Amino acid sequence: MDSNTISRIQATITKNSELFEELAQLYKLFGDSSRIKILCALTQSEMCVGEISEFLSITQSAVSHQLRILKSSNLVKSRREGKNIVYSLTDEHIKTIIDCGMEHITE
Amino acid sequence: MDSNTISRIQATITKNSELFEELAQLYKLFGDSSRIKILCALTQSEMCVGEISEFLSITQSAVSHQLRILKSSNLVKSRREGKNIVYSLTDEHIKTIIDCGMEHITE
DNA sequence: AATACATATGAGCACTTGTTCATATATAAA
DNA sequence: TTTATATATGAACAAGTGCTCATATGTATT
Repeated sequence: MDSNTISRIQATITKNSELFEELAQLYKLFGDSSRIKILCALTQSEMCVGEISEFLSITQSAVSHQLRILKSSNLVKSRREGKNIVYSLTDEHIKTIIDCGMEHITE
Repeated sequence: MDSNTISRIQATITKNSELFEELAQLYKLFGDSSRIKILCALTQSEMCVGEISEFLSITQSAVSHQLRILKSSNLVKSRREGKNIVYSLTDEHIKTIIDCGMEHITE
């Protein structure tokens, strides 16, 4: 194995270290079944907290906590609509990422 | 918001629950900066443990532990070559997944 | 066979994470 | 202005994670 090749790869990885931190941080968000179910549901339609908490078997509180995480990471956004707060994806990328992983699973 | 739509989405999510568990499990593997650096390096070239542990600032032991996780999840495979054990990706999908996330980050 | 080298493994530990429970906040309805 | 409904938030806790250290295993070299 070429030692120069390794050095070059090493340099690239080291140089972009924070980029990988950020990337890991992003994937961490998809690495929880509750969150990914939420995200996947939101690819289909916007939805309020109550609706989400209905079909995940976790409490409203847990959903709220997860949504806060997703929101502070800019994966979802929210708006008030009467008594409800409606959540939706910020970005089409999110569906792409889910599909990409799905393809690996179901290959 | 259409209540039937929600029911349909709910049914889909509930029905494919283990699929989402599996998907979350997959993304969890990408959700650690050491592991994603390893994976990214391996998209460039196969590599032995010592080489990997050189450019990550973690011990050989830590690398070995991570590689075991990646191997048992079928993301990497290994073969012996003299004194070394050479690791490589099992699958082109892995690069695709990394690129997909990278695109989101660097948009 | 003895030694050196490369990798794997187990135990232990600090740290993080996801949940629940109790409660606060905010809007709607009466 | 009370009361009901929807969501958010903080504290606490069990479970999981990634690392290090010490050591075991396995191969090459002498």
